Amino acid sequence: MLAAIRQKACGIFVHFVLAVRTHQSYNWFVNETRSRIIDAAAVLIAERGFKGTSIDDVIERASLSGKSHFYHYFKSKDQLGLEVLSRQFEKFTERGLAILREPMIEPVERLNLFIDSLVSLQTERGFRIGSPFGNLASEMADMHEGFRERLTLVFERWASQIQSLLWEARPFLSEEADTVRLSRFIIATLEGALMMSKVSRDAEMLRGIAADLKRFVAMHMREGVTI
Amino acid sequence: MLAAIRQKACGIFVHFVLAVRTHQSYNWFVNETRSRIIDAAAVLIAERGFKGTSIDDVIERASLSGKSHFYHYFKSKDQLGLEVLSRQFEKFTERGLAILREPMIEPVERLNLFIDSLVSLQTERGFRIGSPFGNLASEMADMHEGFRERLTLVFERWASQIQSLLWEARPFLSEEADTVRLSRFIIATLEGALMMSKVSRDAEMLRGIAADLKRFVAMHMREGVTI
DNA sequence: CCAAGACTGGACTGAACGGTCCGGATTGGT
DNA sequence: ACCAATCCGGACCGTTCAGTCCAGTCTTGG
Repeated sequence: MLAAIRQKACGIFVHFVLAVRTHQSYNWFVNETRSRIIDAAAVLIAERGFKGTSIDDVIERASLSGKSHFYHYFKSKDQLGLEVLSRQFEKFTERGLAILREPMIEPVERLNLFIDSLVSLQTERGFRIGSPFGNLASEMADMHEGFRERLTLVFERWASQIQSLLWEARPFLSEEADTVRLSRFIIATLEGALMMSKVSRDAEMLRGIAADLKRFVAMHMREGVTI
Repeated sequence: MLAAIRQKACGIFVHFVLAVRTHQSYNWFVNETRSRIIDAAAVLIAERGFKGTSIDDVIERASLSGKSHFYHYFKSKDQLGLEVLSRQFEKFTERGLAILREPMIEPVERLNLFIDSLVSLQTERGFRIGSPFGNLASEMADMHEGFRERLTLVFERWASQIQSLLWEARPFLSEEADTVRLSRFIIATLEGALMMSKVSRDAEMLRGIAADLKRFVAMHMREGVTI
């Protein structure tokens, strides 16, 4: 049992918890196991798609003992998929979109940095995977209403993050600039670019589209304003 | 047998052929059966994805008798998928991209019409499916080298069609306009927009992105030139 | 210390899938 | 008329998959 716990948790953290927990709930690490499953599944789904990932694959990668171990935490593969999607977007909001909220940088400059960060990430990954959301959307949107709804939320929230950035930048933007439309355009272009870079594996193409996208945003600047 | 042929072919066409073929090859309609399989598979793959389409589904939709009937024409599911992709792109080149080559219309106007035609098509389809190429790309590019290669070709050819249109339009375009980059940008945005409209099923969003894309193209026009 | 609930192990099920095999029908060439 | 090639029908195979079942172990609250 001790060995099992040691396997589940890792490093110094477990020693600390073992020392502290005396009258804690026995299953304080339930959530830790759940997260491990979700993380494992997230990687596999990103690499192979939802249909291409089997429960057994997830079990192996998360070092679970068997089916019942998995089905103790999730009632179905669909539920897992949905939770992976939610978790993926939480992370993306916390980490990926963080730069959009950085208060010390000019809003439009932040947007450019964000675009660049996606380009770098995709380049580092060797142009594989692309966008987890875009992949899941292509694969599942028409098939599974639950995924479609959650993906709608994902794209809406992402768009609203960009909208508030653009709203913040409105002193620099021209009157006619439509922030809602612009935010959607940016996301569509980024998703498309990621998808195409996955196919061509061409760094130049991705950089070119990103550069043009930045120019498109710049086109909405008020006359005379430059960044 | 006659009934079987009548089933395979249709309408007046078969009567014509039956009248004409006397010393023709007995299997002149082999290719007709092949096409029927490819067409059936194309529909199913567009609706459900490649992994989501089983050989049995294809057999049913193409009214084949059984597995061996199918495997007589295709040696594997992968081969079928690849041929579906090629055929799909042929059709797209002939029909979908035809407007890009229309000689009687101004080049940039043609591009706008092309963008609009994709928007209408997707709207008519109830925002399902999206782009067959984008879907296949998301699903298969990382998994299957054959699909990736063929998809690279698809996007390259599509881009080169737009490039030649832009080349034709160069008297109206500014000096700095980079036709290669611009063509890729257009495709990426369109693919992203189609994917997102599949998720949100929002006509307004799709139209907005299309309108912005046209404005982006217009932004490359020479000073003083309007369409 | 015991009962209730949380958790684990592993065998099992039934369906779906891609693909094979082989016997038989149809037909063109000779 | 007969052979070979093409085409068709359907049973069959091995594998994979999501999901179930149950017997067992561990932990905590009472």
